[in-house]
Amino acid sequence: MENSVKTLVDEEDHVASGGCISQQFFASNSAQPKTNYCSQCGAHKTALCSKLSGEDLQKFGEKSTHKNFQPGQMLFNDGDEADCFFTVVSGEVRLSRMLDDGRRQITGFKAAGDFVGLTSNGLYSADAEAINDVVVCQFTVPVFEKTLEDYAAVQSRLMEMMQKEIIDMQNHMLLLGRKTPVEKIANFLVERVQKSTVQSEVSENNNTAEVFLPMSRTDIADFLGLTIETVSRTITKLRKLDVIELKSFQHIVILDFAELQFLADGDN
Amino acid sequence: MENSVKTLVDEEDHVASGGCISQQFFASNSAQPKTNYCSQCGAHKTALCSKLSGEDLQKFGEKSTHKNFQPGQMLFNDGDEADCFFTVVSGEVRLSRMLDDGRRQITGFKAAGDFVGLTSNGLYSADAEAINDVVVCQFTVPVFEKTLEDYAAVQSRLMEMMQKEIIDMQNHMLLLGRKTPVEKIANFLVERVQKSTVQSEVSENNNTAEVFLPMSRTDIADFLGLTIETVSRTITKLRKLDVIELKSFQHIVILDFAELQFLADGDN
DNA sequence: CGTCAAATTGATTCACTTCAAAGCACGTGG
DNA sequence: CCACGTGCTTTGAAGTGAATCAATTTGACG
Repeated sequence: MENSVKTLVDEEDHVASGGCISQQFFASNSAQPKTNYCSQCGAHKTALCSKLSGEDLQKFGEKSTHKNFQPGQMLFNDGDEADCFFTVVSGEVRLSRMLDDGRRQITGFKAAGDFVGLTSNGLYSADAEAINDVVVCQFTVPVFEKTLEDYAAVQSRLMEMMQKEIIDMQNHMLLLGRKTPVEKIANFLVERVQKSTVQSEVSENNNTAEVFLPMSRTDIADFLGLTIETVSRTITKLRKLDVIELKSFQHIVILDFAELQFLADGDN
Repeated sequence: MENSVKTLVDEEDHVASGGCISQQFFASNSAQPKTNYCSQCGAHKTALCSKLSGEDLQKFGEKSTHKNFQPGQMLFNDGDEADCFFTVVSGEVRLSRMLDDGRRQITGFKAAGDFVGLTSNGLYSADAEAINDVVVCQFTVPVFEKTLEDYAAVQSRLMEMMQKEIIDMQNHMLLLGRKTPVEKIANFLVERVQKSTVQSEVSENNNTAEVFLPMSRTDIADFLGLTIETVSRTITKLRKLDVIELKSFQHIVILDFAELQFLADGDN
């Protein structure tokens, strides 16, 4: 409510074609067809636009603008009139719903390629807040709606993404409703490893991996339906079991990935 | 796993046009244009096909078949190869995910008009089981996919429905992760009232309503992330607060809807 | 080196679970 | 018509694990 101040302030917009990838590429390849801007974007592989290429991708990209958010800055607030839809290009965003007394549930962490901005009757249905430095590729609502009609491939991709999101949420509901703290934390870490070969170095062979957690313990607690204390104690428990090791608060080494998966629960 | 025996057994199919609405209508209106079959269907108002009418609706309906399920019968099992997508016409279906040791989380109850059958890589992503006598309107996967391409209105409606589902699930995650038993049960009852003017008689004015619960206490527990005992005790608590009254196990009278909404939690 | 926020650890409480028994509705058969 | 069994719900008693409250440690930064 009160931190809505930070939302949608300044942050001059840039056309997507410009900000999407490193400027060096632009400079050293000025003769390249424009279609390469978006195709080189870190989010493209999994984003809305992943089914587009060539001229289509270029035209689609031109309808969007880039925008930066600082850690803690709101992309939008629950209940705000929706003016834009977003694709996360880099950084990570937390989506959450709050109760009046401040209890919070984080419903998801959104990273590169993820779509953010679902609405109900034109209003955003959750708070969206940057965890670290975030770059988004955004479309205004009217442009986006028009665009969906024109690009069947985008609409079909959006549907795929929503379908995956629903299934992920079903899994998370199982976690929230039925899993123990150890299972929750293990599950969380396993998901972080599986999601990102980006920030976490995986070496499946020798059964180890590294995870970087951009979010705070409070965020993890609010995501898993626990308190910070329980998150902390559970991490300690996993540490004492030699399943993980803490390089720092945010940097976790997984010493026994198989065991972690087992703890996360046979099923999955 | 083991009760997959019951899945997709016999149950001869009928063309949608026939089973969709009461036969009396068909009989007494044989001169009516065929487009009315589906338009009179109890599920049509909110279903996939809600944006279709006239000839389009008729043609769309002809691609589907009807099927009946008995209480406890599986529509499909988690992990099954998906051959059909469903719209619930009548009755109610529970969707759930299970852990190996039997812990279960019901992720949603699906009633008339609701779409069922989300898949991941062509496999169903949950168990779907009839709670009472259920009639569904089903499309085979290939037919459905072809149809989506032909009917933009259906695709757009499906997207709306998925969007609503995601938002509902966000709310449910807040409930699972952060609400107390009383809040959970109150929330559940409020939702049941709001969802169905069908089975529950609402009289907003004098602040009372009636709800019929087709599912068992175990189902409610598995939906809300509680034990049956806690569900039962909490219902008793609400009874002693004179917020509700039990006509029978499945038939609840809400004596003070405003208070129930308050207990479900200020926000919402 | 001191400050401050965040994370961890410790001690205690209590709400929900677990285990156990009783109540209730419904159907079957004598 | 009533005795009896079955399945589901409710109620009771006891145990426990996560929340709460409180203190300490850690790490980042000026």
